[in-house]
Amino acid sequence: MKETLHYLLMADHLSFQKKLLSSIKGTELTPGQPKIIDYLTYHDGAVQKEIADACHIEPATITSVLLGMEKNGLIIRKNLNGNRRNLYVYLTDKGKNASKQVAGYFDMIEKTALNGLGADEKEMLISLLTRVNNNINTQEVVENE
Amino acid sequence: MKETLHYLLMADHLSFQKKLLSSIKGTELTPGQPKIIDYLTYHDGAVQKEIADACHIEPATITSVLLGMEKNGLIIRKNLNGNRRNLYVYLTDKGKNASKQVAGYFDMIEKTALNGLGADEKEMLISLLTRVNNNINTQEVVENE
DNA sequence: TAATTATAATTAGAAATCTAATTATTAGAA
DNA sequence: TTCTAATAATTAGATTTCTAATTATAATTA
Repeated sequence: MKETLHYLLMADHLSFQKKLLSSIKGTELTPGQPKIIDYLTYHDGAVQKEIADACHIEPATITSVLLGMEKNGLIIRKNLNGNRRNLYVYLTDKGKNASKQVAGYFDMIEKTALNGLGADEKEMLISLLTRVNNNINTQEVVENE
Repeated sequence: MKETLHYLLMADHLSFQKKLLSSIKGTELTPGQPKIIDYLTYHDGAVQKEIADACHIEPATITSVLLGMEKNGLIIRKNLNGNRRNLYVYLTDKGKNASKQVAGYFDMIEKTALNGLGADEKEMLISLLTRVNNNINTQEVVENE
């Protein structure tokens, strides 16, 4: 069981997440915020729906986390071009500072995680995980024969 | 960013999890239960603390999920050998039925996820994920240089 | 143009999760 | 043996997350 893909994906992801959460202990960030900040770092001005998809959480969840981030001054949200349905999300200066911190934490843990892997092995791992991701997201799950 | 390890681990894990949750829709299982059932399938009679560690969740969380599972007749918990601190957890017959179902779902999604990968590639992926897991769990995260 | 359909965001309510503190019990040290 | 330290489980309270339903708006179709 320890050798199944799903067990390892869970173990790796949650262990990584746990390291990240202990990293942000000193900051005023809450557990749900780093991944959103990470996404906004590279996609400032994204619409809420887009952030939800990228972070693999539901729109309802984004609403509540962004509300907290807005209250805390990390982001601002605004309508654009007379479109009153989409809300575009931007990091404030405070949010950008947090973004730099968060990026540093992610990098450190990533390095730790990949320690001892050669460049070819890293590449292989990323490639295989990408293929798995495509498989899960594009294929129908079929009943066992 | 889409190519970072942590992003792929999150994407793979959460996409897998989402498939699993849609699989258990028809059952009366709640989202927190399958991974515990999966663990008990191979470790019936485990102590709560052990289950928590294996499932990468906190003891407090286990307490609340197991309470629900016990109420629903999926497990029983008992003290053994006069030790009144440890609680040993066992699947009931109902729990064992659920276990068979859950194992089937995990297998199906696992197959879907690994579609198109050769035996050597699967082996490589498992091996790399295991090394990453060891790295995260055994090494200290170091400040960036 | 008007009606229908689709989409984005939110709300409400529940489950899963966390941390910190507490309780009970066991193990180890003086 | 008694006191102290460590451990397992629980409780309390907060955050994150979900689904389902709702609201508001935009896009499409008749």
